[in-house]
Amino acid sequence: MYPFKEIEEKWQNYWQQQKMFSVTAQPRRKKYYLLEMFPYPSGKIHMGHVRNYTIGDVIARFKIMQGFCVLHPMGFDAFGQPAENAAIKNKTKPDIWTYKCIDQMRQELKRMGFSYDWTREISTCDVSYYKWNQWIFLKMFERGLAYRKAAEVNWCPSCLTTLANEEVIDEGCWRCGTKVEQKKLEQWFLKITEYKERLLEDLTQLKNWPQRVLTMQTNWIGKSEGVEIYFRLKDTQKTIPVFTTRVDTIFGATYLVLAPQHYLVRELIAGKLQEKEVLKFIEQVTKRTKSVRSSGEMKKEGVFTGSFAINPVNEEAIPIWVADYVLMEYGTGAIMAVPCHDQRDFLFAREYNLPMRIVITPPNSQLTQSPDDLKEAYEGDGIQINSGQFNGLPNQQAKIRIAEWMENTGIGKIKTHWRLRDWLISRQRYWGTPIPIIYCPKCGIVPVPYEDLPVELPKKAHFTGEGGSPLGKIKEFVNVSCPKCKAPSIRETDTMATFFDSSWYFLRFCSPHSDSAPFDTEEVRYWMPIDQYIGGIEHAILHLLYSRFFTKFFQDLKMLDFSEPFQRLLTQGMVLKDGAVMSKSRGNIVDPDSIIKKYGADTLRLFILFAAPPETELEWDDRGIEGAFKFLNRIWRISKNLKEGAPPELIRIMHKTIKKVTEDIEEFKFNTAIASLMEFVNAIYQLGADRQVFSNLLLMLAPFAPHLAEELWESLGNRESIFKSSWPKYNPQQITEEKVTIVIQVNGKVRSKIEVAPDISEERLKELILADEKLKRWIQHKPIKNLIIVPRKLANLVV
RNA sequence: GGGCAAGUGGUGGAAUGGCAUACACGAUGGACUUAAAAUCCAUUGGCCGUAAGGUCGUGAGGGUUCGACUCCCUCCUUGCCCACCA
Repeated sequence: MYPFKEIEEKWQNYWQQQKMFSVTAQPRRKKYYLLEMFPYPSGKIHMGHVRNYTIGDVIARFKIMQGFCVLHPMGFDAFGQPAENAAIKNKTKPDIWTYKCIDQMRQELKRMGFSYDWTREISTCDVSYYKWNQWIFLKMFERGLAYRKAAEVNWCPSCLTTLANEEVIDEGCWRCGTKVEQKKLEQWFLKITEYKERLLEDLTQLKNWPQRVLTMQTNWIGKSEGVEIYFRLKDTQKTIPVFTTRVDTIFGATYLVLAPQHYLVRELIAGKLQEKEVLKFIEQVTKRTKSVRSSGEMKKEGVFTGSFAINPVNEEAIPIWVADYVLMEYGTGAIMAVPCHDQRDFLFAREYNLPMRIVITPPNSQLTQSPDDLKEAYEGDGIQINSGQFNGLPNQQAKIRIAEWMENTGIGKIKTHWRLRDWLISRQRYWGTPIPIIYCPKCGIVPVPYEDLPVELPKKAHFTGEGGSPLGKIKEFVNVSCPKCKAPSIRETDTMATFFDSSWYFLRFCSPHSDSAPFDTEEVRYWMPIDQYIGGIEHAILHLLYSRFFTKFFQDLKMLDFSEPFQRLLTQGMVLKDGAVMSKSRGNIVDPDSIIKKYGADTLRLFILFAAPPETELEWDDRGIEGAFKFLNRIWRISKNLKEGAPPELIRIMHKTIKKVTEDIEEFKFNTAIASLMEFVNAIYQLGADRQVFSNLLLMLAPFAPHLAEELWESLGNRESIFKSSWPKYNPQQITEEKVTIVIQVNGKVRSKIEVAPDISEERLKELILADEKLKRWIQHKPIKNLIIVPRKLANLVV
């Protein structure tokens, strides 16, 4: 067993003392900015971190050996709820708890031997960092991109505090179990919707992002083109606007549905028979928390308002309902229901016995004319029926014609709707960046002047979990004089969502100590954009979208001259155990630290790369790790047993391996790169290696198992770190084959193989095939219909 | 409900139109050892066969092709993300 513990400590200290991975911009050299999503400092790293950061480390070390000037930084996304909750539980302070966790986590990362430039470490909870959050907020405020608006929060009436969605358990408060209510609060929003077109269009630039992330972002932004139709309220001049993407189904609209919060509802029911019932229904619905309302098997519920609307295309009076499946936040908060051609409307109509009408039939099979026979809504394309002057048209054509007709007659208007909402950043919490705003009774909302930044988090807060944000209870913090008129004023006590912090940290890494700006323009010009970003798929939407938004904002401020921060994106798969994601509640966690103690970091790194390709899920197997450990031990033993001169056969294998490993790493196929290293080691074992062959093995091993590679490199007499050497190159002449094996098939089945010169003529090959003894029994007496030859590979005889 | 992945030996996986199961784990047998561990060697998809060999086989069914794990269609299963988006 090789002494991994001593070796790993030795080289980790060496790298640190030599500042091996500290870099400065060197404009004449090619740069490579590699970034992995920084962790929340929970104190312990988990296998997901190990996988993410090992993948990054292999690429970083590989690029270093290829001669790139590599920026590979690490930091901590350190604000957030867990610190505050820990403070409540353990009677400590969020900052003390967080910094302790950071120290622990940094140690664990160092024990993995990652090649970070630790001189660039940042923590988002440092004043020197969050000061710039405030600066950015003020810039956004100046441009009208930060604004205040009322929004609902989860509210615990017992603790008198707001709760995050994940703190609401079964509709109750996680601390006291009291039923959670919805409460409206004035909060801060960022106008990300102003960037919606650019956020959508620029996705086409991201050629090296996984397709599924691009799709998810596209869906999230959710551009949909349709028509806003104006339904007149019966017996009045009032209109109800309704948005639809299926204007072709307008003749099948048999009722309208309003969201419970719709502004017209109360007016509609005033003095009607249904008033009481509707009000009761609305009360019921609004009490429900958002998480319940959107939780899946929700039954669609609704009530009739007693009012009717006029369908503008056929003057039909149709009933108006209120139902919980229509959302105030999307479209106009009202829909036209077409039960025959929308499954949700179909279910609702069946439930409440509402009328239905088929207006589109599938082109070939005649859809039954009676809606009673329908088992589900028909949402596909077809021919218009029951649609007045549009009968007989294919529905896609009708869509355009009806829309134009509506525009001309003023019945409706062609409109584009977006799913993307503005971004709510206010949190009624302590452990976050204070929003730099002051409320003056005379001047109103007043931004904190730039020269007064930072607004520091006061140290003396108390953490009880009750009575709202701890900041609000600190008089010295809250009571200030207005920066404009000096009148006694109140400070904003909300802090920013932590996604704000992580939306620009990658820029900060370029000049982490800059105290005159969030980042230094010259440094950013050299390092950005990020060449490779690596992280979990769970951040496919929000974090990446917000970072893209910030980048575009900085571009508008002329602080950046590009619009997309991440050129390439790699989303690594989850680490599973027994077929399920590792989690505390499942009790299937494998602690990386215990593996390091038993086998060392090199083994852990090697196994996690070998067990699966980076993008797929990885099933953890305690036995598999033994294999990686054995492999490293094998190399250790070989190093003690080198020979003079290596057989030419081994030299050829070496060149082939260099080619394969280089190509595989470039395509992030680490598992097969390691497999070919194993094959190479097996060949060395059999044939016996000399120093030159073994040196090349070490060079290729170095990104994967850097400690062992360094140690053995030194034992060969090298004075400098292996990472000062360049990546080995293969000699193309050494990998050309003298002979190639041609597989011969008869009717697609392998029947024989022959060895021939690579440049053999087709005619000569044909002669050889027809002369082949083994083939005789398969082609006897049968006429040869065809012979397909794939050069250097295969021949297929069709008989 | 929508979107996106994935489905291959006992297990993790390899092969992206051309020899299915590379590499590794596990298992079995053997060598070394007083013994064990470690190490080394051999075997290891199913079925038929003493063997040579044959035959079936990549979730299921169909299609394209000289040839399909790979491409197309339908379905099933699992995972992930999002979710009443009109």
